[in-house]
Amino acid sequence: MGEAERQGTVRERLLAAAIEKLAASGPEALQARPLAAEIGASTMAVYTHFGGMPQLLDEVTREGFARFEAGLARVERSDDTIADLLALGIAYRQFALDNQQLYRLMFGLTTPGTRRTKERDLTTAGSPTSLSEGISAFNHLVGAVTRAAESGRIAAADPVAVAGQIWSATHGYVLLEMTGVFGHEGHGLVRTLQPLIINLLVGLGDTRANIEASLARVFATSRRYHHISAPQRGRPSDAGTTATS
Amino acid sequence: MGEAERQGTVRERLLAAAIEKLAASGPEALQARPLAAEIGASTMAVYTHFGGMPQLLDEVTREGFARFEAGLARVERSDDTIADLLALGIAYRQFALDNQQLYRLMFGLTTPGTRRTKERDLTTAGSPTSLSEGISAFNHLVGAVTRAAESGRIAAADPVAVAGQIWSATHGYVLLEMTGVFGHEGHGLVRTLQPLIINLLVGLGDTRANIEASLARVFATSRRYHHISAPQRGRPSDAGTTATS
DNA sequence: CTTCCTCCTATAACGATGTTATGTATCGGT
DNA sequence: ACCGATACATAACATCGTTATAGGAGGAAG
Repeated sequence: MGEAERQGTVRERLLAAAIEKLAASGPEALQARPLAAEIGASTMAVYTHFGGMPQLLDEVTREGFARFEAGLARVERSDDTIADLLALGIAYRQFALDNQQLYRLMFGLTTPGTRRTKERDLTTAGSPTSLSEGISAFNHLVGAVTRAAESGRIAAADPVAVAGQIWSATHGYVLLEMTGVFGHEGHGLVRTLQPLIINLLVGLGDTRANIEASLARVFATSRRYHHISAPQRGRPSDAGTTATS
Repeated sequence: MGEAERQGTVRERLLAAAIEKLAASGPEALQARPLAAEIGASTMAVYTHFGGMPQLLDEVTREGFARFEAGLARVERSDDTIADLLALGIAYRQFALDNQQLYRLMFGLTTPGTRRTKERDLTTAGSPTSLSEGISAFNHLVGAVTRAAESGRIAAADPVAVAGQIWSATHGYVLLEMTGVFGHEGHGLVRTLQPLIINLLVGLGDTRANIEASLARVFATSRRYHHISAPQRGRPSDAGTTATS
């Protein structure tokens, strides 16, 4: 393959090659020798610049959270706080699906080759809350929740806790969608994630009509997501066509 | 260490040793040579009985889903359908936290040593929906949702979709809790998972008062979870104090 | 009982991994 | 122009999954 990354320091080229190879061939492909060969260096480059494969992977994780944070920061805020929250969720899912392997690695879910590493602790590894980039990304969500609460749309006495709830829901959905649980089409989005967030927001105090209006506003303003079908007005949960009780 | 599992076929002892070692030392410890040595056999046993490490890991995954299904089947159903749903969620979390490494492996998230395997496809690997045991486990949730809908407590025109929503929320929370996002105490449960499910159920049509009554009923009837603090009445989401594990 | 066949097993080797040791070169500062 | 530090390539080591090969246990048929 073309040994790309002709510019930048050896360290930067190694990191770029690792991220590229991760997305292309999965975590198993993150190996010292092929990576070094790809940039035209020898294996030692991994050790002089990172200290070993585990540290290189930590840097990949850090870079992943930085890109994640950048992706979330790109969603502009409006005067509709719930629409902003929904847009944030869409951006979240978009990043995760566009960078599946990276997303998994970021949350410590994939354990690449390097097993020499001594007991990579599950809790304190390269976890989101232990990385400043991860905290920064989460704070986008906390901020959106805080603004939504201040606007009176939802009740969030503890914005961090509410943000954790939304994060849990989105994170879980995204991972299940990645494993193909909801089918490989876009069904899962309108059938599961969308009603999930809507129902959660209803439970937080907003009305269903207002939420759906905000959701429509998101699709209207940002044509970046026009490939996602618009929501349908109606009752509680979702796609079903039957009448209510 | 003590080469346990003196009874059973070589295949069964290998599988048992693998599950034990996984829980004790993480996925990196699932290696052919140490595993075979643990039961007093040679490395070849892995290949004559499984065909290779990937197939052995697939069997571990299958066994994990079988135990998961058994754990969910153990929750008895009452005439309070929402209480049954909540009990199911508690059992779900309990299994995940009691078998963290196994849980991660089950959902195809961990990629142990074996990288020789040719491109373990993310979507079609040992995923829940591709295993009959996994489908059976998920059906417990679908059934509980269906009964809750039939009882009129929630509106679920599409029980499978609603089950997918609840699954997403619980799955995401559990994984984030496992990585230590919500702190290493039990705070996350009452501060995040409990209000998350409550808010979701409110969005699905039930009233907050009824849900909290059902939750109290769960703690009352099943003393197996008495180490989890009871819910506090009140508004949407909030924090509270909890006990240990 | 003998013979043969089939499975299971142990030993040893092969390729490839992360890592380390060692010697060499290249660069920057004084 | 010298010197120290840093980066580099080569080669070796231990270990991994896997495979080839030969030996042995247990039953079925003669």
